[in-house]
Amino acid sequence: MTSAARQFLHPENPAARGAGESVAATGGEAEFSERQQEVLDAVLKLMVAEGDGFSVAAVARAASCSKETLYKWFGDRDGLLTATVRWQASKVRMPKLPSDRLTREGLEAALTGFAESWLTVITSDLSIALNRAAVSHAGSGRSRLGDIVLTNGPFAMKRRIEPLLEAGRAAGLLGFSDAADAFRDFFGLVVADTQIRLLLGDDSRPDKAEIRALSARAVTKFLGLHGQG
Amino acid sequence: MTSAARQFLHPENPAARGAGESVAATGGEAEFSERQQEVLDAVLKLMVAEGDGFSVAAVARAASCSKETLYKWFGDRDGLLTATVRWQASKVRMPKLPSDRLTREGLEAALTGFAESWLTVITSDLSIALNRAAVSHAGSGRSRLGDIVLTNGPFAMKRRIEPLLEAGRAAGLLGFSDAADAFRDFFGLVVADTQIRLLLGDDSRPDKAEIRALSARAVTKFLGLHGQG
DNA sequence: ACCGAACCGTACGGTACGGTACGGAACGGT
DNA sequence: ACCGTTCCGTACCGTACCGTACGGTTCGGT
Repeated sequence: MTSAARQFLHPENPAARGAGESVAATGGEAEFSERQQEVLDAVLKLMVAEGDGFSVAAVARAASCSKETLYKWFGDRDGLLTATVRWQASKVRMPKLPSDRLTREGLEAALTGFAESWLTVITSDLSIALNRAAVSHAGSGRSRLGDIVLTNGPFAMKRRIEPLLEAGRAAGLLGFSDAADAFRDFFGLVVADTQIRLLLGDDSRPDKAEIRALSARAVTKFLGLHGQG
Repeated sequence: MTSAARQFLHPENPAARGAGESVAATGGEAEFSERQQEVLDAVLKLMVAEGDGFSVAAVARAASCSKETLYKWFGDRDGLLTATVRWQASKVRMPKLPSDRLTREGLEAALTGFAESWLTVITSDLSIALNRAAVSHAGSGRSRLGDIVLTNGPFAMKRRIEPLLEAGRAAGLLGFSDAADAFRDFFGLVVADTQIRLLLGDDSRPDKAEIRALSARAVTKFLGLHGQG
């Protein structure tokens, strides 16, 4: 039936990790072959559609490949999920920091950019599905999905934001004493209850305009708390 | 073997809902018989221990009852989970509002009480397990667990807090324009990334002292944003 | 003392899924 | 033209679990 789109041009790719060691290698590019990325894309679509309750057979069907190949490439079902999450995480990019001298307007714009980017990510169907799967797996302790999402989610955001906050403090624009505390406030003001509500099934997804408004308000309040001058 | 603790004093109890209609009846007390509550307690323990991946047979084993009884009482596995979550939600109580004239200190104390109570709840093993299950089920759309947790979680908190915020505004202590917006700030400053981190498996659970400190800081910042006078 | 109801323990059927094995087809290399 | 490799499609097996059925036991009621 669906024998239209097949390709046979993939050199052997040792992508199947032993499910241990160096889980969060975010820097590794070209980690999966073209065909493997097609498979992972199919997994992502399935996760969005039915949230990690899909069978390996469904993946094989959706990706037009055989189960045996899936097991050969990814080891087992967890390996497939882990690879999917790692690959997706590697695609998320944060906005650039302003490298020149920080002005109040530049800082505000950078923070707003971060806020909008972050809200856009966490309110996407894809992120919701991945976070749900990660939360679920973190409960059953059956894989390290939670660690991966944690590393590439909140922790990555923190690592990206804190240099900006420090730069703002160095430029005399911010007056916090503890960067971790300031980050906590920023996260809270930006995300608030949006993420947990969406994860719990609330269907009030903010659109682009609302995200812009929420981000602007959050940054204004953050600067009200920690701004100087 | 374990024939020690058995009781036979439960009048027939029509607790098995048809999985529809009026899911979030938070006010209904005496909804489950004594023995049924023992069963639900066993379910809670299992959820904390292995997070919703347990079998009905495991529940029967843990509660020293038969699977047939479980199905008779709760309909199916989802009914059992739903009953468990509803019952647990009915046990959560929020601190009382100060009913007399609001002072700045009284408002601050009440907000801090809410914050501490909320942080204590959401960082408990039980709440983490329930939220994980609810998030997981919200993804697969296989039950209304998400709705129940949403109703008895963030939404309940909002309903309880907003009158306090309004009272604070009426007393000239708060100056927000939109109560929903003020609640969002309060939630964000109090919870921040704590809940999502715990749900994802981060093991940095704040103890009582840290919760007190976090709450005090959050309320101070909230009053810094929205306080007047 | 007898009956019926509720319940426990266990065993059973059906099913869904994870993981494996096998045959065959489409390539690249020589 | 032949071979080895890679992969697809499918059939297969073992297991786990949901939901149900059955026999035996402990009650309250009369």
